[in-house]
Amino acid sequence: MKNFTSPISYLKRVPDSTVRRLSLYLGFLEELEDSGEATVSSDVLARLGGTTSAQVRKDLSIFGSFGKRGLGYFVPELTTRLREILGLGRDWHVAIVGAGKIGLALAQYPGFREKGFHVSALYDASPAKVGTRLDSIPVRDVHRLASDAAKEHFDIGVIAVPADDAQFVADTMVAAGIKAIMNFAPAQITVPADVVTRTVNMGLEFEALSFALANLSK
Amino acid sequence: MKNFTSPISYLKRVPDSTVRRLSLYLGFLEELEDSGEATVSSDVLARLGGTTSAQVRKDLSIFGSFGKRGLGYFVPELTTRLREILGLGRDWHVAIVGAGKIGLALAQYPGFREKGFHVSALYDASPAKVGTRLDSIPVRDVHRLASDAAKEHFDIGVIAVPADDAQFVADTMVAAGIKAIMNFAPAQITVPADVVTRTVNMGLEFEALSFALANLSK
DNA sequence: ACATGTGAACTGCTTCACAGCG
DNA sequence: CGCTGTGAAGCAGTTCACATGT
Repeated sequence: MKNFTSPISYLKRVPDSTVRRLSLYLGFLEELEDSGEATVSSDVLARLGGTTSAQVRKDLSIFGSFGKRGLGYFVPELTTRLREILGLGRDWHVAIVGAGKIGLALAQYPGFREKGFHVSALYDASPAKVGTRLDSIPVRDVHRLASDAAKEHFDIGVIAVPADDAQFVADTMVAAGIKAIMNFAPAQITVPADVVTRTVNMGLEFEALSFALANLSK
Repeated sequence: MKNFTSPISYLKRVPDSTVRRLSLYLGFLEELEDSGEATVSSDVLARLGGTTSAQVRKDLSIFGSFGKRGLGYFVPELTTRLREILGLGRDWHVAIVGAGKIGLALAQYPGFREKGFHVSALYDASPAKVGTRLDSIPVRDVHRLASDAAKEHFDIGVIAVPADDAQFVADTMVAAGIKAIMNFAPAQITVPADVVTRTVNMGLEFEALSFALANLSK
């Protein structure tokens, strides 16, 4: 029906769960492309992603009609579409604050850069770390973040500091004009409405497992 | 109404979102306890957790009536209750497979042990790593996991290996009788219905941010 | 005949609003 | 009077089922 090609305005609200599934589908499509599959049905994608074919079709239908009835979806075409939709066509410039274990692990993870997330800079408050380099990435004083952001643009800020410092770092990022924040600190952060945040709190995930175990008996 | 004290059987299904919020509430309650607050209202917990007071009360009401009308909840009592509900009264024995960055970071993270998650053993397939120790934790050959599990019980298995090895590790864990699996590999894993899994896929989280940025214009 | 795209039905979580009790 | 506990209403996401196009 509607075929969007570029910078996009969708009619329907996009559920968070749909965005996550689209990322999954994209992963499967990339594998299918590598193994030379020409087309794929919603049913196959559903099996791979642990969902239903109706769900796959609904997810895609938010953004347009990409399939051929009786056939399925062309793998290369759908791959391209999903990359566009997810904003993975380009490089995103990422500033990581916190040169501890998580921050460094992320900065070094090759898959991260391959997906288009380019770590431009690492920031830390510790004088021992400031001035060093990790691979080619300089570790700078966190107080320079705002002034640096005026010169080089950062799309995404990553908070990888202890819980008590998380809100301060978030405020600094907001002041620096960053509109998307990934928070790895086990703390709630508050930001203005025009800034997107996601918090990954591993403690919470483990406590959910603990809950499940404690109630297995049911 | 219903006041459960111990190994528990709830009447209502517990939404995943509720479990996550209970973990959050518990965190706030621990802070409130430290600062000597005697009682807390659903409204205060809601503000701290970024939700509504009705949501807080509904979350708690699944498990019983812990509050006093006109007053709120007694902080120490509710703290205890939530720990019970989440299964945090005891130590959980954790086996981590994959002595790479994520596996090691988790094994060394002090907050993890403080919450009752005790890393009993690290496993890896690489001969270079097997036989070494991290702090007091031995790194063992992954092929020993099943036989080790027969001797020392593991409650939770953590998958911290590359995507291609994730399903093999999951199968090994299932064979070893592990009923709860935390998966950090960017891969879907399939397990029997009596095994609980949670997947933390950071790539997906970043792609969700990418999606949000690409559609900020709206 | 086959697989998509989608309105309609359904399910389940959240919000509302108020009765009930301290 | 204040704040909890909870049915009832509202809403969002999922599933159903089928008309539609190839």
